[in-house]
Amino acid sequence: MEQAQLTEARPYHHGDLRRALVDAGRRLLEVEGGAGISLRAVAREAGVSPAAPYHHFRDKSELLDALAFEGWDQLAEQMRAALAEAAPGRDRLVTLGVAYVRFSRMNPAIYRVMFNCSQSHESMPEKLRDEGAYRLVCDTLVESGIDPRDEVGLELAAVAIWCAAHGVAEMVGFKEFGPLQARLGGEEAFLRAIFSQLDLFRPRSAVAAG
Amino acid sequence: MEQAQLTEARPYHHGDLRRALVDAGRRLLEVEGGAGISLRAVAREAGVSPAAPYHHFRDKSELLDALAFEGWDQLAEQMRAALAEAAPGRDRLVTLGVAYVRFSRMNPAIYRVMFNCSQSHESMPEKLRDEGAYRLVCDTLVESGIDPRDEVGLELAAVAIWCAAHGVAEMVGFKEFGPLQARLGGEEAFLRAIFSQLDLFRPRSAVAAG
DNA sequence: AAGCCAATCTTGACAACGATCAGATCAGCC
DNA sequence: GGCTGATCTGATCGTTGTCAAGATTGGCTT
Repeated sequence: MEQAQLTEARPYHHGDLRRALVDAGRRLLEVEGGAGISLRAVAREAGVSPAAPYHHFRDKSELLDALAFEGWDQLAEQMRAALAEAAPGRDRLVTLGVAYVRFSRMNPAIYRVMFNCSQSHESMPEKLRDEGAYRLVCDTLVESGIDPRDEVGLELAAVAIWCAAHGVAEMVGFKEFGPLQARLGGEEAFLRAIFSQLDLFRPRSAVAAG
Repeated sequence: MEQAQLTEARPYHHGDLRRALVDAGRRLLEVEGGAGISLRAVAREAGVSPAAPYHHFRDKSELLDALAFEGWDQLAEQMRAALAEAAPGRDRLVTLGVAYVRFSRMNPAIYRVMFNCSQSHESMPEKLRDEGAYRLVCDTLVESGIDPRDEVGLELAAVAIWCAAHGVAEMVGFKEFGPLQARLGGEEAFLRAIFSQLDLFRPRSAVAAG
């Protein structure tokens, strides 16, 4: 009844409270969902007073940023893994998209925090561009035949793909899609089908229905 | 019949408070942005006590639902208009997508409310399917050559397009895209380019860079 | 016309939240 | 051994969503 979980008797000075807060936040996001996340709840979960976090984060939003940061890491890792065990064939981009969406489906609350964070900063997380998932997409694009020296073309392609994946990630949960999903043989099949449909915008007249 | 808003000797019974609350909410969303929306603020803006809304909405979320409802209407209307003045050519789907994104760009707070509402209900708004924007997309798809009797194909296509548009809508604001956008000649050109890139998922081996 | 009902709005309250501040506590360095 | 600065607590402020109890009134019944 004293405190929550991690450490022993709290010696007033927590060893690494920042770390503990982020972990607590992640735990709460997984268990309670995005609604039950408050600075006070995180502090409670970490076993400290409601004011303690302010010595490690200026804001509530800065705490969420820290959560998002780890989320982006985790996402990139999972996408990398998916790519690693995928056949070297041609639809590796789809594999990436599916991995992206799957992450968002398995960690919906964290994913939402990640994206809200990006939106409030009006920018993609920096790390992403350097060694994260964005880089992965670019590499796979080049692999697929895009000329790496065509900067505009490459960026355009990466951005388009990212947008599509994000859109799918946020809408796949709609229950209206249940029947269609079942008819296609599960979520992965559904996702692959969706991604494969995305050439419809091409102004190339008629399109073939799957 | 009498008017609604501010600075009157309110006759205790407000005439049509529900309507006034929704209008107040929309005003606040436009002016203050999504952050400054609270049940109390809406009540304040409408000139009533903080508890008054509870006679017209069970929840705060139900008030937001009402706002979202009108938003979907407005969106459908704008998409319809865009389609009406577009050339009967082949890229009408792109026109629809651009209109969608433009709406979200010009009413970001409302758009966010609309989508949060959908997400919390885990379903698209019903109205949408019947006479709203979704219907519009389906019609345009059929127009573009999809067999209307292939239900699965049609739904898949519509869903894919919607996902893509939503993704673009939520990411276009990133400031990293500024340079690219400028280089392409403004936001509309940027959007058209993005949408035209969305065939990249097609497992058709190499792709042509724009 | 009188009277009452139920819908409407207000008042007042509650718990929870983000945020701030003065002060208690403790680690590490002189 | 004592000082300094980082860390944590407790108390507090303003705000939020929500509810219960009371005031007010339009409209139906007689």
